[in-house]
Amino acid sequence: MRPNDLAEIRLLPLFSGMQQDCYDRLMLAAYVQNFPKGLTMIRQGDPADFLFILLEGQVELFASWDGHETTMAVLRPMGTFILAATIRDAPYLMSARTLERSRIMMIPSTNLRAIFQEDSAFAMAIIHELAGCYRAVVRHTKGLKLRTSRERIAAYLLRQAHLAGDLRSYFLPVEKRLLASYLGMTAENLSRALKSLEDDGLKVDGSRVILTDPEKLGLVAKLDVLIDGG
Amino acid sequence: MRPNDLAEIRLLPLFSGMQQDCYDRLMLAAYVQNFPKGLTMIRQGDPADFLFILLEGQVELFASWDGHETTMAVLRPMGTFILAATIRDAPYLMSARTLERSRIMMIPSTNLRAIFQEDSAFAMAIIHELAGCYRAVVRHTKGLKLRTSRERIAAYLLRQAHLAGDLRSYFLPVEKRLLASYLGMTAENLSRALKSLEDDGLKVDGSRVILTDPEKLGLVAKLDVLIDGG
DNA sequence: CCTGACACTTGATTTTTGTCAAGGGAATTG
DNA sequence: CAATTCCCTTGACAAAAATCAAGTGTCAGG
Repeated sequence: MRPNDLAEIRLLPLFSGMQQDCYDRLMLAAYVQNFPKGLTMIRQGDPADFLFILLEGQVELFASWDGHETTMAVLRPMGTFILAATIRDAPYLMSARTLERSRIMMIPSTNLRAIFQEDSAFAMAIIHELAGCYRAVVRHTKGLKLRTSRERIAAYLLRQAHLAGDLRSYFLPVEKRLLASYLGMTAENLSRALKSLEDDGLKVDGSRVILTDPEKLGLVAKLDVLIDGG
Repeated sequence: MRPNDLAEIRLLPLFSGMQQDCYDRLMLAAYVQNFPKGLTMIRQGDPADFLFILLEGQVELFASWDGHETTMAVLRPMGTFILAATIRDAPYLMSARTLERSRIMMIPSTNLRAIFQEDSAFAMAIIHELAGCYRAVVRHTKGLKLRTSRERIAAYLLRQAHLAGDLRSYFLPVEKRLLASYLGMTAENLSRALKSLEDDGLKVDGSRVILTDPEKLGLVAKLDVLIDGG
């Protein structure tokens, strides 16, 4: 573990309010590991032995059933994942793999569960974090059920533009096939829909996104804070 | 509030571990209300001023966007809803309406937030509950993204049969149009799919469901604990 | 530099799903 | 008891999306 890892992790909302000795004991049991690109480090159905914290790199959460796969989320540093399974001591509902070489901290679930019973500030932070995760999935599900493919794409691209600093041009943070899966469609469908959105103020060249007419695209997306976030 | 309400609520997982005085203070601020059938008591976007507990009746959680509506969940006693919004002091992501005459307890969010900071057993229970809610939405979303309409229907009906005590025949707990919305399809689509499932061991007559060949239906549904629950 | 793997696109086609319209039937209401 | 409302079903049609297949281009590795 690198010396300034501890300092950075300490600042995460999940840990920043903890008592020092609880934090120290939690970190004593933790360790950091490097994973190469494309490695599946969590398989759905496995017992949730660890809480994971992404320090560097990029991770995909995905789910499988009957030979099919779908992307549930893409994570970037710094953030935790699969907190809920850890807490309920239940099997993971999702698998996780690295999209690029990643540095990841692993905290044994037993230690986690023991320590949040002692440290009420930590417990509060977990409550807050879990409530946020819950709301994120609900928003995503609302989008899937209420919007068409084109609308989901338009909303996603406008949202990314906003996150990138309200730019009119930026690069896609993930591969298109992954984006398609995340948005609940096939890669072919995404490809065609992107083309059809050229009539609505969008231009995509490779992974470069250009909002030629953000307002017009907005009429397609109909952004909503209760789906797309604040 | 009825005298034995308090006793019953006390037994809910969320409250059973609480210190008595915290519980008392929480309940002092709470009140019970009767709602007629079909009344929307929560609108998405409104501030989350209350935690709701369904004592009697039936409640639908639904979401709207651009003139469309979709059913997110159907609740039965005894259970809480919209805990996450309450905790984050954020707007409701979903609306709620009664499907039948219902008796509902309302606990002011401010009291809730104050008291779970004092009572660590209550905090633990909230963590557990939230983690469970999170996993429930994830499972539902997995079903929506990975299964076809027919598969979702088959899985739902087998699951209900199991919940009803592994019966080969039972009555649908909700109207078909609601079920269709919950499963992410139109009522027409559900109607046709049910008919097509007659070749796969299912018979539906009005709201009566008959599993003529559960094993065959199981081949369509391909039940999975990581989607359908245990 | 060649090669293979892989991401992406495109076309053709099928399947699935949604939409619109109409009608039956059960339950509720006046 | 009649009238109405609402749920459900069905048919015809349109739209959306998935599938299959082929071809292009990029990139990493030999």
